[in-house]
Amino acid sequence: MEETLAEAFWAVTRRLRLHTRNALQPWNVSPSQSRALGVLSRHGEMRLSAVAEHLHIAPRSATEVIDDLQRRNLVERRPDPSDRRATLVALTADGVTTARAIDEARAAEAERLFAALDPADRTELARILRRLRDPN
Amino acid sequence: MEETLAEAFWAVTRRLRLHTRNALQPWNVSPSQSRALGVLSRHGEMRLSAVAEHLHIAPRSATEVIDDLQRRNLVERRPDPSDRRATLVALTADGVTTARAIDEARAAEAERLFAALDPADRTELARILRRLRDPN
DNA sequence: GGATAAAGCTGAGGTTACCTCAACATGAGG
DNA sequence: CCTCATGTTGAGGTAACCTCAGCTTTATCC
Repeated sequence: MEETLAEAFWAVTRRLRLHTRNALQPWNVSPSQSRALGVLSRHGEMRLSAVAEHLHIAPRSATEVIDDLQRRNLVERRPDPSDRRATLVALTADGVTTARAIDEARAAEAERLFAALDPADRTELARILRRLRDPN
Repeated sequence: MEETLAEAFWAVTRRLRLHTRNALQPWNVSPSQSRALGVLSRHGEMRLSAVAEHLHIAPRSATEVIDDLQRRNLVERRPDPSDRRATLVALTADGVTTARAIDEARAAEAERLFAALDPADRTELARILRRLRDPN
């Protein structure tokens, strides 16, 4: 019974991943890059180590993702004025519009998946997921 | 609203992945190896290419996973008597018991996650996931 | 007011789980 | 039988992570 629940979960996750990949294709931005863009878009300028925390990855790995985005002029680094060891990362103008566009595309793709549910089911699903996501 | 649904989904998926990783630890079997064991356990002996299909990976990649499992004496290869190009893959005795034990551990870990739901919610979730997993 | 420890980032180099492409053996159809 | 397709694998590549050591800068503690 639970095995079935977990399996069903993985199956849907897989579909969601494919939809997301689809949504990202036009910008050829990798999933991990898009996650970083999302974090910076939602929370604004922050330290590199903070990006790492948000993405649940090691600081060294965040350096790489940010390198890639910087190479594409989607983010920029500047020294943290309050601590000369740290560097702050923020979206560029290009980064802001790209992040927004990607967000919309992703939402549209997700909508295509969740369109199978009527409003009541969506509410139910949201409630159940909320219960599962926190260890209460 | 859908964005929130997708995000909640990813959050729960992440928890489920951590639980699964936890469950696999005692056997130090990688997730992809455990998936292969699961396929062979559920469907029995099959061609390498069939394993690849079940796992949604390229045949070449299945070769690698099976190599690893063979090195650990969990599976064995034998030539397909009906087609000498093909090789059949099956669990060894060790593989059978390991696959069973892993399956149980994973179910137990999943149970720990889904324990947050009462029976009615589980049924609801199962129904909704079923609706989402097929493109009907 | 140094000496010492800790924090923040990155270069170097590794790992995992995938991939493609080409080679090779075998099977199938005209 | 000759050509074409199929099944597996060697060689080599990539993405997204990782650890560890080194450098600079900040904080702490006699």
